Amino acid sequence: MSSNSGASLGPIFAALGDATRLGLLARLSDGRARSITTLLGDSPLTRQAVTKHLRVLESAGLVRSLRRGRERRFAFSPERISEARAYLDDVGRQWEDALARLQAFVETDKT
Amino acid sequence: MSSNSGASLGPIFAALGDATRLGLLARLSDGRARSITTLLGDSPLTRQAVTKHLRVLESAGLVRSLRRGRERRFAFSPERISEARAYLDDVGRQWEDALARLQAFVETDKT
DNA sequence: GCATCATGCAACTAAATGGTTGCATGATGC
DNA sequence: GCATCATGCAACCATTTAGTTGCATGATGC
Repeated sequence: MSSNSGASLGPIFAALGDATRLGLLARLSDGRARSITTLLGDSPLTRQAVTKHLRVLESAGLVRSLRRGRERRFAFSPERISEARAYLDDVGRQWEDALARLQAFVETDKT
Repeated sequence: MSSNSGASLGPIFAALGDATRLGLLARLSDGRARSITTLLGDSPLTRQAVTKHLRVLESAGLVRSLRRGRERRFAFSPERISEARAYLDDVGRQWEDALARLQAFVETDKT
């Protein structure tokens, strides 16, 4: 397997499982670090709500933050995304292998 | 973009965001269909709990089920997994592009 | 026909989640 | 120094989620 068998991935996927957070991640994936109020933008949410979402992303390791003067800037962090990607690749590959075996079986059987 | 910009992926990731469900998916990714009690196995959970998890997976489209006599057999369904994978690939690629641009900038600047 | 097996449905509980509001605090800029 | 801006913290609320228990029902096998 390219990754651990999925243990500990729960929190990562859970963090991705919210539209607001997916949106934040999408904006941050351009590599630029942004402050909370910047990320708030024109969203209908409160600053506190956005803050909470950012904390969820951060504790899932999808984002990193550091204080810069009076503001805290959040930046995308790619490692965990790769883990999630690796897991999905594994599952997909397992599936394709199973399909291939089934295919082979059918072919053989068709003699 | 290879996929829609992430809208509607929330439910998929949310379904993946639970260790029990990840385990069920992993077992089902070998392509074989299994009944609820089979999937229950020696898990410490109740049959009803597992049933609920399976329903979550099903309504996220990650799994399909059909009644076979007195039992309902659940089977892996790969399409949605691919969507999720495509999204993560997009995010990853965006990040790498950003890195590349930054790299280019630094190189240029170093004249 | 009858015991049994696999499932479905409903009601209920405890905890987590997503959101709000109000107030406190530390930097910034003039 | 002082107004202001960006954030943090805490309490609170409503909804969802993960899980349970108990009972009902439809197939299966002999």
